[in-house]
Order: sequence, then structure tokens, then C-alpha cells
Amino acid sequence: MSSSIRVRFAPSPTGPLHIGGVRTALFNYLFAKKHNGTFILRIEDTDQNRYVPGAEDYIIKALNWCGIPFDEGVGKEKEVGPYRQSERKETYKVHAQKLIDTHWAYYCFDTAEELDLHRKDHEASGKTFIYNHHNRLKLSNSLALSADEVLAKIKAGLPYVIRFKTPTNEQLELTDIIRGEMTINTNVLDDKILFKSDGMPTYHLANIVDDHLMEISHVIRGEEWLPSMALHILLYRAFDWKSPEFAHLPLILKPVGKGKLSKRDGDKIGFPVFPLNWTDPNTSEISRGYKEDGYFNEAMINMLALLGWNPGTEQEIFSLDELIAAFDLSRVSKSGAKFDPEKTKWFQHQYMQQKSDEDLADLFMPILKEKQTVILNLPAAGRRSEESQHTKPFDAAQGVNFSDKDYVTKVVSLIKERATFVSDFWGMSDFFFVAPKEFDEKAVKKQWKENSSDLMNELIKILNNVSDFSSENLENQIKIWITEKELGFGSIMQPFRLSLVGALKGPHLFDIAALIGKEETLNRLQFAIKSIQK
RNA sequence: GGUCCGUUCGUCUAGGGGUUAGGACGCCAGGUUUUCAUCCUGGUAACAGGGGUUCGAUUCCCCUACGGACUACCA
Repeated sequence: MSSSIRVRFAPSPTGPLHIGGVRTALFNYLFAKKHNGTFILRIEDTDQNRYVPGAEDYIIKALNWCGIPFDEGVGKEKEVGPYRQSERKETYKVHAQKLIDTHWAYYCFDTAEELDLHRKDHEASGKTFIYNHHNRLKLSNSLALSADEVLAKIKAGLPYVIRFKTPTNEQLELTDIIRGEMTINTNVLDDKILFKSDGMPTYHLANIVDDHLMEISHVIRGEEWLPSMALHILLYRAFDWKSPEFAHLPLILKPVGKGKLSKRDGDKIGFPVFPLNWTDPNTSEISRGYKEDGYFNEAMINMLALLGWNPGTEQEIFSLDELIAAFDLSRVSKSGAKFDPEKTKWFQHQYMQQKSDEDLADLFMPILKEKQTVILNLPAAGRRSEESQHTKPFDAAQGVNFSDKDYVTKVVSLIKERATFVSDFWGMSDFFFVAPKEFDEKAVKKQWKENSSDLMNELIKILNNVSDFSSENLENQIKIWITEKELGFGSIMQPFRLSLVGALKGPHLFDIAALIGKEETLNRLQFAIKSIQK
């Protein structure tokens, strides 16, 4: 057996993966890559009742979008496969039988109803019913029944399960990489079902058998599995196998309120908890995903990495490679963490600044294409001709700027620093593509003074004589003019901005003028003067 | 109820027997940008409580409280 690092992410396909699962996958991935190991995806689909079509596909797509693809798994078969537990049934059967043979497990014929009754009985008298050494000899199983009786029941086709025979009265020492040493008395453990009457193993059996057969070196999973760790250690012992090392990750908690994050929380707080959109196959209900909400995968991953782990330095922005280099299980915290939607947005904003203008333009252009279609159709939607004259994009006839990558790239360079999502772009830059047709009422009231029209007419004259329409030169010329005439910057700049943008917002005004060009700048000034009555 | 795990600003966290308990998000204020936003600077704000141990405890130990997970023929 090799001693290399092999870890697995083992979700069950019962629905979309939420960010808690993504983080578990991420930490497995980081650990594997850090140690030149292998990251494996195993699908734990031993419960036919909870199987959800499309979930497996979703999990794989989500991992890929996150940028943490698996090395081995469904569709990437290696010799230890297959990687779907439903395809490994026979293996579990053989191993369950082994445990029977070595008296580490036994057959049980108790029905669910009978056990329920026992539980209620105990509860009524203030006790807790545990299926273990306390009462296993009083129940219907191969420990209490004679060999003949057991054989007869099995031959008669009676349904049965196989339970683990937990050793009694032993102080079990457990070691967890994150939590350290723990001690548990085996007397409080129950004889867990390993093999179900439907012929499928339970999580516990399948998990241990697969982890062994797949040569998993480190089990990195959520804290919800901590209580099962004792059983799992015992199972390794029963099989006489070396157990892997364990690391139990703290849970991700609801951003508001109490408890661990659940799939419903996304809708409640209006924030995605899934990497990708998910449409429930039964209800057709759609759950929002980070991707579709406009987040960059790097931003989500960066946020997740710092939830329950920290590098011990003050660095917060990490590329995936940097995460791999810095990652260390010993720096994973023990307590659960609420995730903060606002901080996630901050990460997103950081990554927005890191992206190149060209890449962002590529993302923006499909949106522009849609907008262009809508805008060009406006007149056809029954607008009056006079209005449509002014509402058409200034270059709509050619459709140049909407699809001009170079132009769009320049626009992006001016607006991205204040944007968080690509979907913010249009609202921040529409005036680069369509001349304003109306003007923000409040702004007009406040900034368009009695003499503004006259001043703007003056400005038109000045601009007409400017041949170098670069932002810098424009700024120089106009500043000289304003200073010489002692006009006051506010009285010029505000109406000027209003004319070009339609509102008091946007990037540096001279950058805007330079980019839309001389002709368009003059047109807009003229239109504003004409439109705004004072 | 039982078992186990946990507890530093509102949130994510650093730290660790002697610190002005550090950073980030958010929030607030000021500055820059004669716009909005960004950005910069500053500010607000925390060791759950009680006992020990110790010259000294937020740090180590115990108890309590609180939080969480698990307690299915689910994973």
C-alpha cells in the first residue's frame, strides 16, 4: 500500500451542494494539492429513497465551476473504482459477512415498529433506549436466538439487518487533527446498523470499506460526523485495517439566527447558499447560485477558505495557488462560523478590481447586446416619433459602440473600480451607449440655474475650438476658461455632467466627454439646453 | 433527556501567563474626487460568568451558563 496522501469528498446526491459542502470539498482539495496528493469524488448513494436526479451532475459541475476539480471519481475511473456506492453493493455484502464471521456483527430481525415501541417505552419511564449491550440479548437477533432459529428466519425470507457488536466497557482514545485528543466510553455507543434489509449498506459500513479500499489517508469532513468517529475507529479495528487520520471541520452557521446553515436560508436572507442555480426536479423551485448572481468563483472560494481557517498572517486575498501553499489543517478553527454576505461582496469587489478590462468587457458584451436589442425596439413599441428621435442610441444606426470591444473595454476601465458585479455595469455606464433622454429632476432643480443654458452655450463654443479632445486637454482648456472668466467650477461642471450623463453620477467628467467624442458631447449639450426649461 | 464538541469586537478571526488585546467586513466621522460610488485616514466595538493555580490570568484547571452536532434500516 502506498503512503501517499489521498483524500475524498463524499457527498450524497440528495440535492444541490450548499456552501458548507463546497468548503469541505475545498479543504480536501487544498490539503491534497498541498501534499501532492489525490482528491477523489465518491458518490454516497446508498439511500435509494433520498436519491435526487440531477444532484450528482450538479455536484460535479459545481466542483468544476469552483475550480476544484477531482482527480479521481465518477467519470474519472481508476483501479479503485467504481466511485458510486450503488455500484459497489457486492463489496459491502462481502465485508458485512466478514464481520459476521468474525463475530464483530450480528443479524437482527426486530421490525422498525418493535424498536419504536421500545424507544417510547423507555422514554415514558425517563430512560433512553439504546440498542447495545444493555439489551441486545433481550431482542430479536442472532445473539439472543439459537443458530437454528436464526437460520430458519433467514431461510423463511424474513427481513434482517446486520448490526455492529460494539465492545463493552472500553475507554476509546480518539485523535482528531483539528480537535486533538478525545476519550469516549464504548458503553454509550449503540450497535449501529451496518447493513440494511434492502441489501444496501449504511453510511458507516460503506464509508469505512471504501475509504480503506480507496486507500484514503485522511478523512476531512464536517463536524456532524464527530459522534460517529468512535464507531468508525472500531470498524477499522474489526476489519484489522489501519485507520486513516481524521479532521472534523467546524460547521457553517446561519448568517442570522441560530443553527447550522440549511438550504432554505438562501431564500430567507436573499443571498445564495449554493454555488450554482438549482431547480428542484419535483417542485421546479429555483434556488439561486453564486455563479448566476454574478460572483466570480475565486471570490466565493476565497471567502469560503477564510471561513474556519486562517493563514496566521493578515493576508486575506488568496489565489487558489496561494491557498494551497498556505493551507494547513492545524490552523482550522474549532468553532462554527456564520458566513457574512457583506464580506462576500467585499471579496467579490476585490476580485473585480483584479480582472483585466478586456476580460470584463467580454463579460459585459452579452449584456450590452441584449440592451441594444431592447433599445432599438423602443420606437416600434409605439413611442412618438419626436421622442424616439432623442431616445435612440447616439450610434444606434451603426450599432458600433455596443459591440465595439475596444470601446467597451475603455468604458469598463472607467467604471469597474466602483462596481461589484458585472451586472452593475449597465446601470453605471448606460450613458456611454445611449444619450440621456431625460434628466434627473432633483439634480436639475438644484444644479441647472438661471444662467446655465447660457453657460452651456458658451461651453459649446469653447469645445468647438478644442481639437485635441483628450481628457487631459479638455480638462486643461475648460479649467483655463472657467478661471479666466471667473465662472465657478460648480456652475459649469454640474450642468455639464447633467447634460452628458442625465444625472449627477458617473466617472470623471472629462473622461466621459473624451470617450464619447466631440460630436456626441456637443449634441448632448445642445439637447440638454433645449430640453431643460428654466 | 443522553453523548460529544465548542465559546475573543455585531460578523470572520489573530494572539496567548505580564499586550494600549491586533487585523478584516460592517457601521460612524473626516479627506480626495467641485457628481455618485471608489479610494485614503481616523473612530466605534470583544476575551460568557464564577471559582481555583499563580506575584500576575483573557491565556492553564474545574464548575455553571450559553451555543452546536449527534442520538434513523439518512448521509
